[in-house]
Amino acid sequence: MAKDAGGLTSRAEDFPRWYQEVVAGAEMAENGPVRGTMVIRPWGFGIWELLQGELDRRIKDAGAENAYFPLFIPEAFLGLEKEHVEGFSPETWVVTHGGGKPLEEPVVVRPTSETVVNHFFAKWIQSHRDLPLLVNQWSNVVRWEMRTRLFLRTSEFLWQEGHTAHATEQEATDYAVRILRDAYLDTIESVMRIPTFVGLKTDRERFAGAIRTWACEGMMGDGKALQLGTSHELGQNFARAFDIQYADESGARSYVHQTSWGASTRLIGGLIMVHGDDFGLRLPPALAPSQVVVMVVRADEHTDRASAAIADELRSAGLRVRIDDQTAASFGRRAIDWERKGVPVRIEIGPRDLAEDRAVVVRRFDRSKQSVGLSSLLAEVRSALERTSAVLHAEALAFREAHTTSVETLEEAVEAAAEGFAVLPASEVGEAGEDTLAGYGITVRCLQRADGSLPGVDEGDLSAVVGKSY
RNA sequence: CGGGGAGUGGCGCAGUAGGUAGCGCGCCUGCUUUGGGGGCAGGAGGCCGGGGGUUCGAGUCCCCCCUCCCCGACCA
Repeated sequence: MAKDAGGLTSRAEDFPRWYQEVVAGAEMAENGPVRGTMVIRPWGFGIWELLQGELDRRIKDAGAENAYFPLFIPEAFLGLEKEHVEGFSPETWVVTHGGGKPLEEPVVVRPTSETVVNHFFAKWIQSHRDLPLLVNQWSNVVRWEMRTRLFLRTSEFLWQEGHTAHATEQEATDYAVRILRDAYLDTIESVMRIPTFVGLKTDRERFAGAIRTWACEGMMGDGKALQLGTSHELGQNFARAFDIQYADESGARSYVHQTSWGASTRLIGGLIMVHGDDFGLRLPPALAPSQVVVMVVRADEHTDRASAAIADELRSAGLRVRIDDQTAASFGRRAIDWERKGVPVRIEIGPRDLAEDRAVVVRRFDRSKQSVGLSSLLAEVRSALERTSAVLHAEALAFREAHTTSVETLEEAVEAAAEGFAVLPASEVGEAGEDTLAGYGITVRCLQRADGSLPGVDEGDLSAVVGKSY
């Protein structure tokens, strides 16, 4: 029966349905009352807060400072950069009324903030001494979407968007790549434990208004790709549109070179689809709102006291611990609920264990159980958390490798992309090839060197990673 | 926007010769149980998406409208 695995549809049976059931069953999010909107519940938001903390620290390490720009943007701003407006006009929400009356000038709800940020950059940047200007904001953005899916695509979503201005194109390129690597790639690999392809986007996939887009791409559990973070070089496009000029040492005026980059709550969708299994979510310890749940099997004074003591010990060691003493609910029900939420380690404490000064440690990643002496509990939990982190990455990497095929021709790529990614010489694709692939629902996810590393600007002889995507 | 489907307790659904609205899960109370979705007993909760029509009588038949979901085109 399909419902054997903790009440969820199996991934193999119906992956999209499994995804929705995990999002709902783990109490992460649900649809808002307005089409395409999302309510992020405490468990989902707790994951986001941890992820946000990791990204924020790395962004600050890269020198950017946080700021905040308004939600409402004058409609006229959007039109100032030609490609940008063409790219975003179809997805904007426009406010036409306020205070019960039509607005004299309609206001756009930000789909992204390049325009309003650069309006201010023009004021703030006068001299080469004002550069580089490195600003990040955490915010919501709103876009019209045809079809929405919780976390993966919603009309309103949370993200961070960075905006920078530099004196030279080289500096801008370096910074865009630095963010991609040090903030995004590092967070996705070492915190989220998702194996990641990095590379350059083709012109077709480039951000509206950018000259180059760099991206992190992950493979989901169904073989499809998900873009996990992008970093754009805007060249001088917005600088010209918003007249952002600086005076160099000699007093000559030049337009700045810019970048913008973003990562969103979509990352949570990726987390689910990469690590989840038929029993629900599996969280990497770094992103688990509770890393350990101490389950009281049966309530009495012994188990209550013991579970509190264990929780204290683990907390003192810096772990996020939660006690589940809701013994009015059955044991099985509670075990399944925590499993679905993806808590990495469960400790079960009942009279049987306490009689021997032991506890049962359950690892979520393989659902293995082990009876452990109380004195070595902390060490066992730590080791289980480390194993979790290592295994999640290893399993995801093995899956991606098993579903990535090196091919030589477009025809072979189409065939291989039915199962996952195909990697082929970029020269075999080209713009015409991209059109062909698009006919099969396949896109070029990124261009990279043959060894998988990031290419340089205008570098030839690249490989194209292609596949179906979310 | 094109093609398909659905609106009935919180969730998932059943409900056609039109005749007083049901089931599972969840929820509340009590007892019992608790080592992988417990058991028994009692209980609460519905303008059947909206409006009009046919009829003695409409969840069910007719007309109009609204919303949502799935597949495709757009996208972090």
